[in-house]
Amino acid sequence: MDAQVRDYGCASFHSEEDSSIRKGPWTVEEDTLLTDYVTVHGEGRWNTAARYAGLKRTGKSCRLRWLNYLRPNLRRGNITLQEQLLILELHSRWGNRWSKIAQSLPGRTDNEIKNYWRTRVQKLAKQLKCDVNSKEFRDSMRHVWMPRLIERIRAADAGASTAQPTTVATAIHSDYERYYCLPSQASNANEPVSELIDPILVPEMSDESLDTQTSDPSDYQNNNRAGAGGYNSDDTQKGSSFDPISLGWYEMENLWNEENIWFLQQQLM
DNA sequence: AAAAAATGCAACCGCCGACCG
DNA sequence: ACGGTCGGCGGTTGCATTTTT
Repeated sequence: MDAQVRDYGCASFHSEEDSSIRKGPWTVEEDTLLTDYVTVHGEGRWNTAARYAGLKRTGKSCRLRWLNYLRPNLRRGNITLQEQLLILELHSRWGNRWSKIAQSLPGRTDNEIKNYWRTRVQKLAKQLKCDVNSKEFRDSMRHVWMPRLIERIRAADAGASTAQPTTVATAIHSDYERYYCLPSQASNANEPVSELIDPILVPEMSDESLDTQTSDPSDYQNNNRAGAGGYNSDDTQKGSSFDPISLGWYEMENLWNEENIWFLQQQLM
């Protein structure tokens, strides 16, 4: 941060005017004031922005509003399959470092990704009655959820375009086939790899409960409402219904090379 | 149709490290 | 060296909306 940023000339501004600091939802007028100010003066200097834009907000509040809602090129709407895949993979690498993960998802904010994780992923862990940080859950993500996402991306590609089939999904899937020694005709979307996984799927981990890629918000809601079922904590402890190690699936690690992640990112651009 | 429950997301909070005088 | 302030980050909360009962 440069010296200019810190040249406020009124260090006690907040403490003197705390009583008039606004909180809660932003109004259209406030949004306009902040947008106009940032358009002219650029990002940063948030306390100065709050003052000179005539906003009775803290600098932190202004920064958050700008970064999470007002700034241009923000991506709105449902998290796509590719984005879900990236989030799952990057979270497995970096944990709850949301801002770092967000850097790999153009137009998405750390807040959005964090909310996605909490509402979808943690809820699934809860349904499965296992800790979101447990080995069981992480394995199920890596070896069940993520391959199914890849499969769905690939299926969507196949349906969307026959002219340019070589996308990240197929690229990743070719690795998948190689490592799992799957039939080469797996490029046929009518023969989903997920069938090979289904026997170890717990009932509530169906596509319907995992997938968020629907255009209809009501579908999105409904997809969230798969009931809790057979994958109870006893099963988890016994390891009888899910054991990727014994199934020899640990080669999966090789699937997540930098190239495939780069492909995913490019597709999101 | 109405009440209750669940959901999703915007916004706030508290902590931390960087920077400055 | 030290205290004050800021921006950035992850965690949490509040509430409007949606869905279920």
